[in-house]
Amino acid sequence: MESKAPNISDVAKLAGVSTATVSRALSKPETVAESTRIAVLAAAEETGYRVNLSARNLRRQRTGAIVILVPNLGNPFFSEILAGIETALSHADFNMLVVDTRQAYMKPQLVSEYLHATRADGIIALDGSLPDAVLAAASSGAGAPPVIFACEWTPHDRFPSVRVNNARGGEMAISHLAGLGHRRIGMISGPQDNVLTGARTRGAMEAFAAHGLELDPANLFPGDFSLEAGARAGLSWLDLTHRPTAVFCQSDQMAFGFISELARHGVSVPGDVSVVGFDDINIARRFIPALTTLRQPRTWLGVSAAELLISHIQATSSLAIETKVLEVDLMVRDSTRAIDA
Amino acid sequence: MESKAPNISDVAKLAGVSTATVSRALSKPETVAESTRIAVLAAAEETGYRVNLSARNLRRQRTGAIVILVPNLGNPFFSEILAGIETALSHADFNMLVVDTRQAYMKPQLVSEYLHATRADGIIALDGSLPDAVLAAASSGAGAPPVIFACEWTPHDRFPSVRVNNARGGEMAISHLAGLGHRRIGMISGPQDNVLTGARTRGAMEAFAAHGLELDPANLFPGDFSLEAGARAGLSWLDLTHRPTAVFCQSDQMAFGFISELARHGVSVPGDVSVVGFDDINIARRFIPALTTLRQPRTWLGVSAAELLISHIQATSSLAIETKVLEVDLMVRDSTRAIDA
DNA sequence: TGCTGCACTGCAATCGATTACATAAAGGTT
DNA sequence: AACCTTTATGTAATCGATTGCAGTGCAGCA
Repeated sequence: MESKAPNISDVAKLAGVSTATVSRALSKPETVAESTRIAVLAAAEETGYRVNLSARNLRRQRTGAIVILVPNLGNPFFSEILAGIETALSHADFNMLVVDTRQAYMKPQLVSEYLHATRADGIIALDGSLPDAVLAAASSGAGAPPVIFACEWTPHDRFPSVRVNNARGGEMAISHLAGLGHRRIGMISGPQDNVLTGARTRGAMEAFAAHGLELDPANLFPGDFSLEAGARAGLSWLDLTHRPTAVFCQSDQMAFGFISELARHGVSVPGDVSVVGFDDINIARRFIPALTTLRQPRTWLGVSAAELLISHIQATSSLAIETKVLEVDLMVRDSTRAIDA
Repeated sequence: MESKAPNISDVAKLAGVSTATVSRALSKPETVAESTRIAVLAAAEETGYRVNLSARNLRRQRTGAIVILVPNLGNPFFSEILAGIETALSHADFNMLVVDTRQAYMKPQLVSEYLHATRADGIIALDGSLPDAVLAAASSGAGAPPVIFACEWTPHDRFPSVRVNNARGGEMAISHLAGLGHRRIGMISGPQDNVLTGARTRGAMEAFAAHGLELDPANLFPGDFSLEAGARAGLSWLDLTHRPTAVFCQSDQMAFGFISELARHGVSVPGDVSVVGFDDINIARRFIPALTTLRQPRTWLGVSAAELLISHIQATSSLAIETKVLEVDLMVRDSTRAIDA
């Protein structure tokens, strides 16, 4: 009963051919005679043969796997991106190996372990703040698999990446609010040194300037993209004497936290303050009020990153460091309102 | 520059020992003399040697990877479970290979491909509705890696599983509402043949009976756990002449869809109708109103499933089919209210 | 001196599939 | 009939690490 798994020579024996022929019949069917092909397939079927991937990968000098470095797997923002990546990878016959870098920070050499070619044929990093040592290892040519950044990226653009136009998003958020007549506009930012925070803030600042407005430092609330940060910002907002009439939250989660905290204190959105988010996560259009926000094409980000990576893997010579920028869409819903209304 | 990756014999040569010694120095350091160990480690360091996993796995007859079958990666409900799984797996030096079964349904033989030992040392299925053919393959002893179900499970409990006490959850939801004085209680169910739907409904029914109540078929709204299903149920609710004063939604997403749709029509929760959800996803406590719901310990579900799987993998003989049931917690928040209030 | 035992280390087989190269058979050409 | 192609298949090397078995050398002991 517990006979061991059949291998290629079991099939060869049963079909009365050599292992070479079996291998060819299965992976390049057009190179063997029709009659042998049929015999081999029948034998494979009968024995229940499955190719051993370790052996194949060893011989072919590849792994068939792509590692995805995710800063925090528990964050639902990433799930749709992962879904996009998975779609594209599975079409190209790659497996998706997911690693939470927050975990791995415990043992940082573990992350750099993944950057070596024996584990993966390529890497997609969703985490822009990987330690320098790790990145250095990744760019040190010899035997290191290609790395693509998605959503986030590294300073100096040392790697190819796929991202949305974050600056433009920041700009659109502020312009939308300014267009509704808001003059005192606040902002909840992302984590301090994060590249997304930088880009969104830069865009927002340009829009402030373009509309002849200024961002009062008192109205800039530090955040980290989380629900809790949004709630904290809500409390800060309540404490202000000159409260902004509108707030741009650099993530939807923070917008929810912010609105929810205000609601607990009897402040209504958009009645008392307008709110714009960023991301357009699934629930945004069902939140109460439905959230005005900047939509990131998350599935598409994932698909693009995976396709870009695959093209790098299949390229014979090393490709240029390309940056692919997708546009964001302003989804106007119910959380923003003209100041006079 | 583009020299190929160093292998074990490069290290052996540099250290002046055999490949066997290098292998031992790296994986069983206590079996080699201290001086050799130091020499080998130095040589490994100098060459930048990394063990080739395909080769190691081929020789050791394992893959070092666990496949996770997820019904819909895009659904954020799973992200926290995945995070839990990842934690436990990485501690045990396993990689997590994530597969979306919705994708793979396009080519169902592809799913069964994963159930063979050459790809993974074990499998965690979050999808209870895998095709029978696939499951048959998985249970057919020879060479098939162990399978654990998490959250969902299969009819007849053919596999070990980790889940929450769904029936008890359904019971608690209805009892909570009945305890608040509600007599006409509705329910939005999950997908028709889903095991979770079955268990939650059964528990709910028992609670109905225990409180001397009945579930009017008109108040049973079919759903599928999604936001949209909840919204559709909202529209159905609005159409009723005898509207239930409380509704138990078998997922938080449906609760959000339901509440949101009602809000658009000027109906307030909990003012006009009380709502209980199921899952306690992150945003539940920040929704407006904060959602009363049954908390599933999602991280813990993931961790437990991974640990159970690992114990099966490491077991020399096959273990019993164990079912681990975790308890749910009723989180009372603002979406439910006593009928008289 | 000779023997036993222990601690290390090396040799070489092994895991299973792929593929360069060799060979064989069949068909085509002049 | 001699020779060249083409097509199909087999032989055997190869990918890189692991590990059973067989030394080798040295210490301890009689």
